[in-house]
Amino acid sequence: MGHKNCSRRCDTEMGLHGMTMTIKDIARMAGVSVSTVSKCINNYGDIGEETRRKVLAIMEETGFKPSFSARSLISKRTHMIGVIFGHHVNYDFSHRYYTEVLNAFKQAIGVLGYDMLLFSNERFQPQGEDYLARCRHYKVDGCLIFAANDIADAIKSLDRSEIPCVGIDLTLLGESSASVRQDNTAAGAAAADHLLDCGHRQIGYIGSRYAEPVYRYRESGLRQAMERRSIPVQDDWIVYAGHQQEQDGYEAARLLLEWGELPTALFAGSDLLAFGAIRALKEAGVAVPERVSVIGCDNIEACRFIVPPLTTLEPGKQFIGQQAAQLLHELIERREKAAKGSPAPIPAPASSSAAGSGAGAATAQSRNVILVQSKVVVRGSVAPPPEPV
Amino acid sequence: MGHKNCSRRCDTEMGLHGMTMTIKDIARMAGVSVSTVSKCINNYGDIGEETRRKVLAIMEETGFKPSFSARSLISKRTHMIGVIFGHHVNYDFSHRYYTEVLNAFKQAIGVLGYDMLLFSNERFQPQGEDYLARCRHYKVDGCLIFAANDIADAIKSLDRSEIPCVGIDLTLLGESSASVRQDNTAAGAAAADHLLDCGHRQIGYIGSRYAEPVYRYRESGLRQAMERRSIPVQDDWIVYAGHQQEQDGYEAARLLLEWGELPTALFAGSDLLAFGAIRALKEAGVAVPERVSVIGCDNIEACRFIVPPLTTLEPGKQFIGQQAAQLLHELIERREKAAKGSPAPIPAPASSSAAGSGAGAATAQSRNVILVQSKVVVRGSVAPPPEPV
DNA sequence: CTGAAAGCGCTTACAG
DNA sequence: CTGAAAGCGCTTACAG
Repeated sequence: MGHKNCSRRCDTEMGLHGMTMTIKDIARMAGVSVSTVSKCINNYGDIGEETRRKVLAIMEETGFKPSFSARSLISKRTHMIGVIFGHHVNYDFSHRYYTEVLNAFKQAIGVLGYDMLLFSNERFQPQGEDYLARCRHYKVDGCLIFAANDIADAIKSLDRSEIPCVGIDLTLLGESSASVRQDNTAAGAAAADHLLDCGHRQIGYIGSRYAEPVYRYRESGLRQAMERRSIPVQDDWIVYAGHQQEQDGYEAARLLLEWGELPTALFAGSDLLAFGAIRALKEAGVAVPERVSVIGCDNIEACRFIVPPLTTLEPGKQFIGQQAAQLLHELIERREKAAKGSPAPIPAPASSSAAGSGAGAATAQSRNVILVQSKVVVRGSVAPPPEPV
Repeated sequence: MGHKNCSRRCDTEMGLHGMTMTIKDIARMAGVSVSTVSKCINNYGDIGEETRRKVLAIMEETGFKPSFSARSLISKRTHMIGVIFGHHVNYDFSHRYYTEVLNAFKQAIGVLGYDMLLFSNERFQPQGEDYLARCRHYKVDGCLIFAANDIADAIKSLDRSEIPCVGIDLTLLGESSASVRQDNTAAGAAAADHLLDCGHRQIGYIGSRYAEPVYRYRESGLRQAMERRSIPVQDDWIVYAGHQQEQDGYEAARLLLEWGELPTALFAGSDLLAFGAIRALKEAGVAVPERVSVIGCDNIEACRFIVPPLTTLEPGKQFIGQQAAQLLHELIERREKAAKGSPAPIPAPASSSAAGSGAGAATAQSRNVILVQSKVVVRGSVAPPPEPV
């Protein structure tokens, strides 16, 4: 009862404080002009110590925050980052990979002082997406773009614009764009090296015929690694699944099984494919990893729960998200400076920060692309080959 | 080459059009006043058909969109929904459950014409979160709040405010708040009923001692279902894991195994616990589902990949997200009308829309809470009990 | 049916 | 060091 009263009282107070307070109120309370308050908010140097302290104190007490709309209307900065999934507004972002990258990005970009705008509004230009228009409408400071199967025009114009953009697993070409991506070739090589280091010489690969070039790069990494050690690649052990689901991995492994002679180790282009392959092998009475070792790629959650737990490659999602945040921030700052400073300084490369140890060390790349390295996660699905080769 | 030139030309055009265009430009181009343009934009009725057509055409051509900041500065509406994960800005949102709910929400709220703002900025009031302040700063139309272990003050003041809020698996008490949640008791009952329908009479439960009340509700649902059929609950078959990871499920099942007599079926309070339990059972030579059936809860992705594939409960994530969007929209509209219409109409209950068949049918509940029902997903881990009871 | 004017809540030269 | 004034790009009574 008394409790209820209290909560009601609080409501009213909040109403008085939070709802209508403007810079004008603060000015009145502090006995100064609005200009002065504004300067305090924006850390202008030429304010008397006394005055500044008083104003700041009042802002603190009242919990005053300058209106976002008013502020960004004038300053042209919003400290908002537009987030785009694929080329379509409602492209699904429930893939764990994206989710984790986004999470790391959120954390890192938050520390840098930004909030994130997820475009979902379908009433904004119903006839065909145009992300550039959306970005300009909101005046986002920059944009994070996740890979889409086809990079539609929706993104092309944004990429070409003056708005800083960072693509994830997606190469952008604009002057103010950059990207962060998995080094799939290196991942393939790392998988192969792990297998080779375990003593395997007869290594197979399960890719996917499906649109994803990812699988081609991983295969090519595998080939390179084997070539480097002069181990021949047996092409009969390279099979392609129709799609990229567990069932496709199963069917691909069936092909291998029918073929007869099995390799001692199998690199599956993705964890899902690996799951299917393991199922097929076990069903056929082939022991994993005793007879055939299997290594996957992506490190999805389920790897830990299947039997045997899947050895796989962690693409460094954390690191990708962090790098993307860093890179985007740099692009934004660069643009900011260009706008204020000299008219048009020769655009310097955005970032060549490598660093980061272990899962996710980066390789600074040509122009504005950071390649992130995968790292082997050792679990139970890889063992030495059954007998000395 | 010619291509490059073209792209540069486009840039320039975009620059001319998109960058600086304002309502004033449109007015000039159409030969009318800015007021008139504004009225066209906002669908005012009293505009000549001729004029409207001309203005609209020009806006279409130029791709003009009124500035978000300017517009919301005055209209007090942003068509932005603030999204809050837990009580802490950087609470992790990579749990698949949340991710899927959020995805469904995104889709539904997008159709209703909103974009989403993910709060990540850590520089906004570094000393202690205050989501109400953030919401007011941005003037979001409403808020979506995901469950937090503790509903900190950060959210309390927002809940009490006039800003429409919808909580997911989280009860809010404010006048303009509502929530959508899994019916965990019903889920427990559904799991039990499925087992009972399969002929099981000896049913165990693995819960978690961990803070989550979720497990208590699920247990209580189980007990109710059994009581309804007058099947006695054997308390020795009810065990509690320390936490909620796979390993905890494993250890809980070990306890059961040591105890001696096994039930013929086991309901695990979560899929992860179920995975661990299955591992322990198989390790001990107990066949799943031949000797002991196992049913989980949550329907995470990995259920499909373990052996045997896990029969579990799908909490209706899609439906939860959709309902939340609908509910939030209604709350926003209601507030809008209240602001324009009569001073303070008696607040009507937000929504009592039940409907939706199968996974996720809703039960309209007391005041402003929608309870969403789970649905059994049949896979391979449940079979009839080994011998006639 | 149309437009001039005030104002939303801020920032930023510019005087003093 | 401080403040009056113009203006960011819109919307909304209010005249005509």
